[in-house]
Amino acid sequence: MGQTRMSWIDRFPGLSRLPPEVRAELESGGKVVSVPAGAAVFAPGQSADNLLLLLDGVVRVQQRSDTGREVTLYRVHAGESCVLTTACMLSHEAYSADGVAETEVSAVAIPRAVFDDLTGRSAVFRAFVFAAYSRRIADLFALIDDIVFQRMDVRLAARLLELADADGVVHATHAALASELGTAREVVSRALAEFHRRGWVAQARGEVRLVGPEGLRRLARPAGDR
Amino acid sequence: MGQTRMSWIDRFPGLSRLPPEVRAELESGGKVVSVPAGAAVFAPGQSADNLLLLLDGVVRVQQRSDTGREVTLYRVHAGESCVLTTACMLSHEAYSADGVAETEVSAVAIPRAVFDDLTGRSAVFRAFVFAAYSRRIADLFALIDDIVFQRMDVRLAARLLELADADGVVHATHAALASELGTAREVVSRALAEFHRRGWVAQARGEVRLVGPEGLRRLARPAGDR
DNA sequence: CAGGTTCGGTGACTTGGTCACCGTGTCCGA
DNA sequence: TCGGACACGGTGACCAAGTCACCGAACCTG
Repeated sequence: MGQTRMSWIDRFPGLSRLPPEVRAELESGGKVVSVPAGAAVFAPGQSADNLLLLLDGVVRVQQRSDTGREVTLYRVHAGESCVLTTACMLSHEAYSADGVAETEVSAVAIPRAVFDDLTGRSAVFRAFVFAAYSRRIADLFALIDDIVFQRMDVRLAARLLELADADGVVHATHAALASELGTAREVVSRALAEFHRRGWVAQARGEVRLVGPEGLRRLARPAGDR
Repeated sequence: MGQTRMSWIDRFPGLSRLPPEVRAELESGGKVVSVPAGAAVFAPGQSADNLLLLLDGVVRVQQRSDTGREVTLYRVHAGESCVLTTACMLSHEAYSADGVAETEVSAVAIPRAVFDDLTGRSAVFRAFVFAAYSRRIADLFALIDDIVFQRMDVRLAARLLELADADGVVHATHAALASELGTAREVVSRALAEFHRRGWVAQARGEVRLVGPEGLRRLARPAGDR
């Protein structure tokens, strides 16, 4: 403290304009925690007591059904927050989705009391929180739209493009891709077989290499998009 | 004003404990508006400038696709608020869903500035807002769960039970029911035909009469439910 | 390198969504 | 009060997606 070194706060653009005293409270009230890859960050039924601000890593938030199928609702990346959990946290409601660390994760945990106090004291913090909400909610709406109205092959193509690394390789099994999209493995296998037939992807155990991403892109944005 | 008559604020349980000065600000800052049945309360692309608190009537919030299909996301009833719009409102983002007044609606419109001020000043108001959020978000999660994992006949049965009036009659066309569930009219027609065959419903133009609601209820809650 | 496990492929079948089309009831204006 | 437009619902054919059962090959792991 008191030093000139960079605080974690500066990793969040929305928080950079916080007045000094609010900044100080946030810094002293928040605790940096770390979660190993694969661990559960939160689970259904368990009420969260902290707002998490991600410093590093990725958390996948998913919905699980009793039949074993899953859908990925959204991902929280570094510089973002798990806001949706906070609503439930503040109203003491249980959360129905669960969060999994996809990578090693480090985050700042802000206790309920500190969060509530800050939302009261700082307009900048409020703006930060509501902006985060609005982004997530827009995501959820887009997700519902996707699930209800889009064809699976279109959704798969889009997801492949998102998940590909710099070399154009997606490291995921067909089963994992299916759970991303909330569908069955067989459906993914069949769609990938079709993509392969068209020369868009090459397949290996546990990975999909995007060979012709243009084709995927064309499929992923059907009409005239932005 | 100044009278002892009941204020609209008392219709919202979460707001009854507001301190007097906050109450006054809310009362003077909010404006009672009224919307005829069938009118659009908000539409995609248009950014809302007010938080709406419903005094009377029902607003249906739905997602529309370019292919003409629709899904009902949730309904806002008297005593509830359109909170999800406020997030977008505060972060100046456009809304992608649209709201339709299903009945004649009267509501209190709270301008952005007043809303922001109140969330800063009153912990009770904050709790009210976040509780409303949390309920809506839980609804959205449940909706996604439903859409992805439930069979259409189960979803239709549940919806019929929800929409039935005191006499066990649902006043809606097959097309309207389809747009409720985000499916096609033909699918609803087929499911209703099957329900009819089983003696659960009787049909007339524009309405469905629930004759054997026990059957529908059994279908609607597959496993052991509360 | 033996044996279990994970991964992906396949065929048959059910459910859901799309398309095209048609009959009938309802309402509104001539 | 008649006629026509339109809203509503029914149907069959077809395609897309989800389910089920099963299999072989790749991959650990000891």
